[in-house]
Amino acid sequence: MNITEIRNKLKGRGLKVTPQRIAVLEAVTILKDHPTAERIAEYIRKDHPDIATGTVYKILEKLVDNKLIMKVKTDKDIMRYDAILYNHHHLYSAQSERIENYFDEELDQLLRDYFEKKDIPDFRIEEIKLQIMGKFLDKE
Amino acid sequence: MNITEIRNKLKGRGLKVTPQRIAVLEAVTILKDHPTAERIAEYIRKDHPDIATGTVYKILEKLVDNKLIMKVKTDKDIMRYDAILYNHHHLYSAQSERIENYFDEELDQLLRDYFEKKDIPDFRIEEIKLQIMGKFLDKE
DNA sequence: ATTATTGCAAAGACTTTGCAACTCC
DNA sequence: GGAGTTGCAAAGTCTTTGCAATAAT
Repeated sequence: MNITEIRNKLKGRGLKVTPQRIAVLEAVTILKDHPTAERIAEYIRKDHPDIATGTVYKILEKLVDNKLIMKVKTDKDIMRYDAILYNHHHLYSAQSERIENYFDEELDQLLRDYFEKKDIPDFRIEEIKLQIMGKFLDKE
Repeated sequence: MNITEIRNKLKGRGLKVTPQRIAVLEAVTILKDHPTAERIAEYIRKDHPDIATGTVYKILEKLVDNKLIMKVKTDKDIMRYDAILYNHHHLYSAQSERIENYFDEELDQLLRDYFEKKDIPDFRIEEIKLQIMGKFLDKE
């Protein structure tokens, strides 16, 4: 995702395009490891040493409100962010803070079929996400 | 779950049995709505007005470490707890803080079957939880 | 008697807020 | 020019920590 694309995403939501917003959205996009606000601020400071921490938080919240990024649930109390918006699941390491995306169209279809037949009483499903806990077998 | 059961759970883990620990474990068990630490402390103070907030946090952490309760992941940064330990899923309200348990053996079987055939590269699954986001249609 | 746990208060981590100065459209 | 955004610092919220006093085994 290049700068022009980022500008357009912001504009498309009626948000003013500022260097800080570009930097934050770019950072969340580039840092694919579901970064914390702290990590995002640190990354941005390479190019924008003066960005305030409060600004990063404000921008992240605004981007979430405007559905340009998402929050990721974790067991810990530190919020993490994700720039991938189409439906996907997460692989969580049982032993570290690592979180990876998991895409599986076939699984999504299976779940849609399943819940078409099976009704949850008093509940209308909008979205289903899997949290898959386990062990990464590679370099982790 | 009565007091004796609670005492036994604590003993079974080699934990000293104190009134505070009994109260915390009992509270998480009774409050089935995935309470926050704050809510748990408030509940306990009905009978133990002097319990310290720090103590509640320490005990919750110890219970989690000893797998007597679990943390529940949320989009918010406040931790919530659950005394139900066997595998289950969660229904999240898209508009409020409500979280309900969802049990579905058939679904669990479906997922087991699915992932027996379909391998996730470099990952060994230990547990799968669904986060089902949507709208509660009852009194909410 | 020994070791762990509690209460308290202070510190810590993460996040939000208020507001004047500044930018974007 | 006007509305929205930024930087800064202070405040807020949730959680953890250190330690002397206390309670459990």
